[in-house]
Amino acid sequence: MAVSTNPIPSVWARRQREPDQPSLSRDAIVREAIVMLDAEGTEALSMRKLASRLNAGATSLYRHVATKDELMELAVDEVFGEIALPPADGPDWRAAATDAAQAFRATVLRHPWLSSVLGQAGLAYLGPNLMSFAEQLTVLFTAAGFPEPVRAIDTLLCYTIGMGTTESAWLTTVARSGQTEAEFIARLMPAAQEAAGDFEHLADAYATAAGTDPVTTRDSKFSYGLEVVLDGLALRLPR
Amino acid sequence: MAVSTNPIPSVWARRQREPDQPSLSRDAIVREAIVMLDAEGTEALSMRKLASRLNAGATSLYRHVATKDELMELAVDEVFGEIALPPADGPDWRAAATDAAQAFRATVLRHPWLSSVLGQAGLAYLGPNLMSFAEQLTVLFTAAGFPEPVRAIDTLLCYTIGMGTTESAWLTTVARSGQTEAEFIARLMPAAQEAAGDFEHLADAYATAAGTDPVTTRDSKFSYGLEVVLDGLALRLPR
DNA sequence: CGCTGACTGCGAACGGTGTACGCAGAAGGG
DNA sequence: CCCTTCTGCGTACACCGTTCGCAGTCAGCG
Repeated sequence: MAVSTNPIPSVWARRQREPDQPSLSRDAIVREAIVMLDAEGTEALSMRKLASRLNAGATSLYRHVATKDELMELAVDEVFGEIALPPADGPDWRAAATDAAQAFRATVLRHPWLSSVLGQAGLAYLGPNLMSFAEQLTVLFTAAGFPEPVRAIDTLLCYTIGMGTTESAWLTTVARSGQTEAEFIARLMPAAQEAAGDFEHLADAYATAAGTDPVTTRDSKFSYGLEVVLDGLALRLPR
Repeated sequence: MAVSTNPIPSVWARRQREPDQPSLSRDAIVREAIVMLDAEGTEALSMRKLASRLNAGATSLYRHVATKDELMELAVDEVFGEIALPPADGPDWRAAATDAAQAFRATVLRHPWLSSVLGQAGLAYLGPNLMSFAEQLTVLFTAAGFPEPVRAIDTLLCYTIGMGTTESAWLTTVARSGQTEAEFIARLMPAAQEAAGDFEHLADAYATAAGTDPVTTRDSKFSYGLEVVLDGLALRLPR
């Protein structure tokens, strides 16, 4: 019964490419992969599912992409291209740095799989968008007068990556539960309170955090830490 | 030939437990999993390989652990128990915070898989060691006089997690190459320089970073950022 | 026009994965 | 002694990433 999918390989069943179906291409593959990652996360992306979304056979993808890891690398760089950085020549380095960090965070939250991929493969990616991102930041911090711009950038980025990782891991967990963030928190609270157990300070912290709106809480948490880092960096400027 | 492993199920082939082989237990499973993760990383850990290391059948593990994800959760909490935190009642909050961050970083670097797992599952872990870790930090920052100890802790932890993630992703990549860190950098430089391409500032940055010892460079990079964060936090203390 | 060589798509297959299921022997308590 | 509960595990299923070799398509060239 191996012929069941294409019963009689006759002349009439010839493949006739739809002209608007622009055939497979590396770009199309990467774009569709990102859509799938955004919608269902890292684990849901398989070469077979991706291919069938593109009306292609699973192994056809390998004509355009060497390996799944390489595909991920391409997806990461593509997404880095989305980060809208402020112009680097403005007078106010601090506002620009704030914008850059917020733009980075926004992108990470828009693609929650990003941080987990970064956590596995990190910096050995040398994609053009990532390089351009790094360059623009270097220009910004150099122009601001930092004696060690690379260190300053690393500090800012590590804070942002850490917060982004933590946040998107949380949001992924929430999403998997199928509930809203507030519902999920409400459900988790009893367990958390119990786990906090004898830890008084921790239990207090949970209790005070219980009532607030989760989204604005996360936003303001990020902004608080960002100000802390920028304050610390400002002390390193000469004069 | 399905009987070849145990030809005749007779009385004489009875399983006779070695008394020093203390049978399967959740703790033993988690410990061995951590050993495997440390040695070969997340991808190399499979239930079958883990079981065979414990002289057990693959599916026997499921009597003690509901799922592979749960096993990871347990491994994460176990490793959090290793973090040696300073006493929280010392007079110098800043020294204590530095010690805590360094201890955290040391643990992350000792178990490079940790940050990538945290990046996938984050905080919904409520294990006892993780709770105790959080409690101790809360005590420390409360005693130091911070009006919002939780925010201060989050800032510090996010910086440390971000740096730890970045570092261990890098080290994992290096390890996979089978080379020393210095060798790997030497090999990567041409590609990096080429990828830097027209980006002048970036190329400069690479060039100046080329000659230094990678380990001390990473250590001092972490310390620099840590001081930045602590400076920023210190400004939030009353008085 | 016809040939040729490169390129693209793909079905089948391989060796792995996590885990559900149900059987078999061990252990402990009445 | 029997009966229940617990523990280990062989088998099986659905899925995964990837290799291989075949079959069409098409551009370039004589």
